[in-house]
Amino acid sequence: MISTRGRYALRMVIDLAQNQGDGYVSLKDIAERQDISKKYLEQIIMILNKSGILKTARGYQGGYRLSKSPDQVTVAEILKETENGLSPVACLQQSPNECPRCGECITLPVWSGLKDVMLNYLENITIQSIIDNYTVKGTDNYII
Amino acid sequence: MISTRGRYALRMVIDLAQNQGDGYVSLKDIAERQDISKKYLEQIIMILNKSGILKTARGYQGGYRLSKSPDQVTVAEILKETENGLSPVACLQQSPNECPRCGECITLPVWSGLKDVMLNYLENITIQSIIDNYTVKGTDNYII
DNA sequence: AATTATACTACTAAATCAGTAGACATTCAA
DNA sequence: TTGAATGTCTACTGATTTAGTAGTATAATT
Repeated sequence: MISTRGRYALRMVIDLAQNQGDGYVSLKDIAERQDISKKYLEQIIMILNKSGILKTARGYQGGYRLSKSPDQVTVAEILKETENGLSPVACLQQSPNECPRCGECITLPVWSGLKDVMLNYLENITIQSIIDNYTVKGTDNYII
Repeated sequence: MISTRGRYALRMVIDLAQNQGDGYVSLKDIAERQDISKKYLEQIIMILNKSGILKTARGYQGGYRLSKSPDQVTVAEILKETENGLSPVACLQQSPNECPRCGECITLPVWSGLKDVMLNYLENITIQSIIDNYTVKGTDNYII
């Protein structure tokens, strides 16, 4: 299950892409638009900030903007930072696998493959594609 | 992240497939072989039991066995029961989506698609395929 | 100096996780 | 018919995680 950390992080990055123009976007504005606690977003955006996908400016008219173009930012890189690498099991968070039983673990390939399909899917969704391809077809929403 | 509930459930079903022969396997034996608390496994196997993938026999020489052949049981059906439907976000647990904002939610297609790729992957892994040295294409993870 | 903003750390209530514990029900064998 | 072996079910609990809140410090602009 994706936590609010990851979900809010994605919404923030989309909000930045949609609103940054050629300036910086303040957390206050993001928090108001997205209706999420600004204090909570502070912590989440720090994670993104440390991973280098943002540029920041302090002080008056300061805020954040993406350091890359929205079509160069993938959902995978956002969620990997905020959701512990998106590993379905703990032993796949470290590489190499530190689990003493990993050599005999009959279920490991299941989890390893699951991680692969998840990452492969999310690496192919850019922020720009979310903004572009979003369609409303009744309740069946999907990316084309 | 897959919890111990789902992981232990999968290990129990594999253990059943490997040890049931033409009789029943007791939880005591599974717990000993898998080195997991029997009391905890009781609760987990109840979830599987209610979903109908097991047959049970009480009393002397009783225990559990699979109600289908191991090549007819998929990882998806085990994890759907034990991991809340494998929905990456809460609103995808109910169908139709009850979230008041789901019509305007720009991120919903991301999560919906993620659920699809996860389920599609897991629906194609049977218990038998795990036992038969299942390997994941395109990765270096495999059973030794 | 006042204002607008980010940066960082500490704290907390509520929920979830990973079990333990114990009472009860059923079946079979001796 | 009694006892051992098994499953069934509910309640409880310590530890951890989640989803925030709060406060202080720092930086840039007017």
